[in-house]
Amino acid sequence: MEWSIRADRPVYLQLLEQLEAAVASGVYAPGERLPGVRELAAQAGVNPNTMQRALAELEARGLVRTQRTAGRTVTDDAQAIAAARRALAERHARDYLASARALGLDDNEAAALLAAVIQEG
Amino acid sequence: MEWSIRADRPVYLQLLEQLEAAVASGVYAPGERLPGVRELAAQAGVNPNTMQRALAELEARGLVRTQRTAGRTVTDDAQAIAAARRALAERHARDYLASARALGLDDNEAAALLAAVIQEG
DNA sequence: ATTATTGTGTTAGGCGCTTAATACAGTGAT
DNA sequence: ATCACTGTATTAAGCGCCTAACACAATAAT
Repeated sequence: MEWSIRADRPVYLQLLEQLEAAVASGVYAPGERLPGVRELAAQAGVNPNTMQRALAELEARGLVRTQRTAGRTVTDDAQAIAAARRALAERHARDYLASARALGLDDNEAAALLAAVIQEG
Repeated sequence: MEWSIRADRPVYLQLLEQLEAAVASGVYAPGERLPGVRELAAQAGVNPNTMQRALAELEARGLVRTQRTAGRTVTDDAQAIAAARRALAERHARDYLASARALGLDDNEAAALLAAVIQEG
């Protein structure tokens, strides 16, 4: 998978979010084995400790399970993954709406702006 | 104005964003004087130094100007404010779209989800 | 003239994040 | 049995953010 790390936020949180999105969107299928900590860290260009921290958080959210010496696998619970995907998407939608309102846009304008952005690109 | 500070991101960036939104949305009108650094810091519950840093960044963006000992005022350039508002709103829309796509939603689903969230509340 | 308020600068200290460099125990494959 | 790989833990160092506690020059108000 592809990684994108910025300097304006804690790296481990960005890793966590991108891992969540990857699992939720099926980049790693239910039951599939994840690459190891060192491999993922190398991909993302971060320290293994930092990736480890993100993975531990991801596990706390129930999206992956760990077999001590046999690596991590995405949970088999497809329903849990679907629920997480819905929850994440909804949260992003709410965040966008809140941002638009903070700028003084009403809901129609927020929807219209999104439509315009979709049209363009 | 109201402030909302979380612990998972640099405070001065959150202050900057909320100040930007306040000016862009007209909470502080063009030409209007802003509260002082200490006053704003007290409102937001942060250290004056941190608020100072955010205000300096805000000034770098051209939204406010400083008269050394007479406080800060919002720029008179209503066009610049309107442009900033548009740019910020568009950026949030693009961010939402990117997040939705990362979760595997297509553009129609992203728009529909936003509509649904608007419906609810 | 004095006083209060303005933006600004400085120093110190604490805390969390990140990296680097190891180390260890358990497991699967050879 | 040996070896490579797994997740996990530890220690040290560096850096940025944030707070605290000041200080100073310039201006407006009294």
